[in-house]
Amino acid sequence: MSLVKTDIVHSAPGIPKPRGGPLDLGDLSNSIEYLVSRIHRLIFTGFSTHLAAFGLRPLTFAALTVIERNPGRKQSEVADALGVQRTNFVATVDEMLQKLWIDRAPIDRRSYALHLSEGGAAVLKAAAAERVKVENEWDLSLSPAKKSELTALLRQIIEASSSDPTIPRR
Amino acid sequence: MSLVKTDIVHSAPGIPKPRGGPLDLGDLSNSIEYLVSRIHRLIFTGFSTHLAAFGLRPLTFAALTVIERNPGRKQSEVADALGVQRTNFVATVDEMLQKLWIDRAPIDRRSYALHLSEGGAAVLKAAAAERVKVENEWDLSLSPAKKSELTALLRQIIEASSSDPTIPRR
DNA sequence: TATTGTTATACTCTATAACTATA
DNA sequence: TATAGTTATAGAGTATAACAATA
Repeated sequence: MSLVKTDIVHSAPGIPKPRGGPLDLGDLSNSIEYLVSRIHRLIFTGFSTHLAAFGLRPLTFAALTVIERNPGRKQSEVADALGVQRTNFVATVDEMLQKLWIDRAPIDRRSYALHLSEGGAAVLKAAAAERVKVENEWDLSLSPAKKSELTALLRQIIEASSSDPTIPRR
Repeated sequence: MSLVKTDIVHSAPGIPKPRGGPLDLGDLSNSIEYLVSRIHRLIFTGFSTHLAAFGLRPLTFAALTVIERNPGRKQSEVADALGVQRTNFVATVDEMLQKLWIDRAPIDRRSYALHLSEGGAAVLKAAAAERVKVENEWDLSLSPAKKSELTALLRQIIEASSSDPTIPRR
């Protein structure tokens, strides 16, 4: 296998560094924006592949999780909790309905209450088990302690963004 | 302004929780995949907006940073360092050439060495200053110490992914 | 035979605007 | 007037396949 991966190097900000070896990401190594976006791609190619075995996408997996945990909520509430717009959540709801993973019960004549079906609970359970397996692969590089450190920091950012009106929400 | 944001809650995994208040993200609160993807969207809407004032996109900003730091490298090396595919880097290179932010010098008759132009250095400098300003908004919720904690953890994941052949690279 | 840059193409995700109907 | 769901559409970003020129 000749992947010929050009190594990268993380270093502190400073002066240019022309060389012949691995490339240097420079200030990007300290940029939350860059690191998050890069890891996002990294994770999602792998994570999506695992979920695809269950007919799931990252968003359907997340949606089923939230619906199970918060039965009877409105479509727009679930979308909002997930941080996606109502308008972009419609197709996902349609998909989950079509696959019989959720039910919709009318609240009034313009809104629905979402519930997980037995089938939905089943895929979710199977996929969640798989998710743990996938995350365990990452645990090879991140100890449980560091993982909870990381998730705590990430949650803090999300929580701050929900209350700070100067930070764009989506 | 009536944004009518439905609050969310982060809690430990466990039993369902039907209520009438804020929604619960359940196990998603401990999922690196979910948290990273959500923050990715959050950051990028804001970050992209700030960069757009300079005619930059996140990828062009990152590319200029790497080219400045590693002058004379091949297009494919820069793409690889950034974790994007050669094929998807072409348009970005074209854009940077057209805006006179970089120069291309032939290495042999099939590859080019990339260098930052004066104009490229100028936008990069201006945008980097703006970047610091944007990150300072985040520092409202994340102390400098926590920020470097976070970037260190994120770097660790990226580094592990570059050496672990079982983890998809892009 | 492998590398470098390229084109074409399709698919996903997201953002915006506008519409219907209901409250 | 505001809310809930929907449709249509456009723009990024990314993935795959295939190709030409060169090493």
